[in-house]
Amino acid sequence: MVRFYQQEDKFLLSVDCIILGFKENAIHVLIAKRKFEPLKGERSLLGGFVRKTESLNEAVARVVLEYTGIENVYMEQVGAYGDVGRDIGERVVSVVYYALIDMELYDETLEEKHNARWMNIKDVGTLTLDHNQFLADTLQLMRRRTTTRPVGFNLLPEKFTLPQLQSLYEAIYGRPLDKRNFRYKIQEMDILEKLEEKDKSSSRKGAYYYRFNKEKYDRLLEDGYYFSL
Amino acid sequence: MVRFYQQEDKFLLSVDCIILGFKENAIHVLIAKRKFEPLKGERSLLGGFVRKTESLNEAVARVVLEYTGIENVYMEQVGAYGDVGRDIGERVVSVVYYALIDMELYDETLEEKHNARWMNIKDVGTLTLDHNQFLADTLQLMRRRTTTRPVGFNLLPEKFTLPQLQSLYEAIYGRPLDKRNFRYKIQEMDILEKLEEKDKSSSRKGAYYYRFNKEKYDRLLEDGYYFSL
DNA sequence: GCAAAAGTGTTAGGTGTACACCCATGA
DNA sequence: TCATGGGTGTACACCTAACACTTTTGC
Repeated sequence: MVRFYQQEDKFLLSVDCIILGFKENAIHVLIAKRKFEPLKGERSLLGGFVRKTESLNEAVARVVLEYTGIENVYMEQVGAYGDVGRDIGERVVSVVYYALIDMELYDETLEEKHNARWMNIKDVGTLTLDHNQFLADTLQLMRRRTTTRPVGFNLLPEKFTLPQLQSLYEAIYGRPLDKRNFRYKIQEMDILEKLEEKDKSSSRKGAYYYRFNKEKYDRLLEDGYYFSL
Repeated sequence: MVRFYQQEDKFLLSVDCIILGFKENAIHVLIAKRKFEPLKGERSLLGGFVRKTESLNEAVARVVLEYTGIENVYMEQVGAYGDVGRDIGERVVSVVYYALIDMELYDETLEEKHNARWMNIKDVGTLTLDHNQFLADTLQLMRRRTTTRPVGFNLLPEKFTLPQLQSLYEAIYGRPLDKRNFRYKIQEMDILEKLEEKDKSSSRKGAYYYRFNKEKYDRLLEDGYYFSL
């Protein structure tokens, strides 16, 4: 490859990934304890350095796979953070992404391996460097996205019940939602398929399982449709 | 500074800035013809390489000042673009920003110096590399931002008339707006100061000048208020 | 006096929100 | 039979969107 820009400065590039899941009616985030210097022992989001041979998206996918065992997850870029002194080790520019995963697919053997824990986003406390900023910006973006696009489904198993879905959105918004209004809107969107099967784990009556219908959703998007919950 | 990450790959980092202005009832963008290899002669957004000593924000501010002569402009990050082959010269990761400027402050002597032209966003045509993608993503983000936050004012002079403001928003949305509804909403927001003076350049009757009141706006934001036009 | 742009209120329809009872089932 | 969570419809308030005429002034 021809090199035209040789005299310019070069930078370390990391991708930091905010891996979000849903359990016990709350959004959880995967947090690690740093196992290496600098800042060994501090709590940190999961990241890695970008390699010459991969795009940013590929780097994030690699990191997510490494720490969760899951592929093909929903991801979105939050932004690039490049203040001069933001990493104390050396100058590093971080590109932050968040990922929404179905926690049922999470490979729990990786908890030990990477010294990682799922924490309720309300209990995260202080993280290393500017990672609290990353998390705050992510949650703001994720809330906006989940209110205008049906991406929240990525946090649920393939089959889920309406009470589950509602409790997810209540966790995202941080406030209770009216059951009838919620179901009315969901139904109106017409992107769910009702299954025969019921989930009886949380009530005697049982709640019907639903499945997200991606084809209908894609058709709506083509028509420029935006939903809001 | 201690160096912990020496074995990792390093990257060229550029900031590409989409400099937007408003004239002749249309949004315009500052476009340059590349004066150097590779891709000499192709039309391009304005950018520069990030230096070790500056943050991303500082790099953009430097680029904007260099190409427009203006400081303290409204800027927002669009995102980082890092596909492996996106720059043909060498691998470069670009962080894209847009800036909203008051074209009355633009230093026109810089047009010659940098071989730059203001183009109506409808007439931009094909740009070099992935710059059309940058522009498309920017316009989408800018539209969303201007509908939820009163940042459109940054495209107007300090004093402006309501017909001007309406024509700005019509350009942003790409559709005509109802005059009475528009004025009603603006008034309801209560963030404009009416001045005594009239602008008589576009009608015999003359339109009153207004000024944006930042204090009132900041107070609204503190209350968690979101406006929409 | 007339052309040309600025300025000004009301109404109907649609959207969001609040609200209470019956149902199915396992223990 | 009863306790528990699942499922269902309506009425009102608010917001959005459509709409036409008067005012000012330079020529």
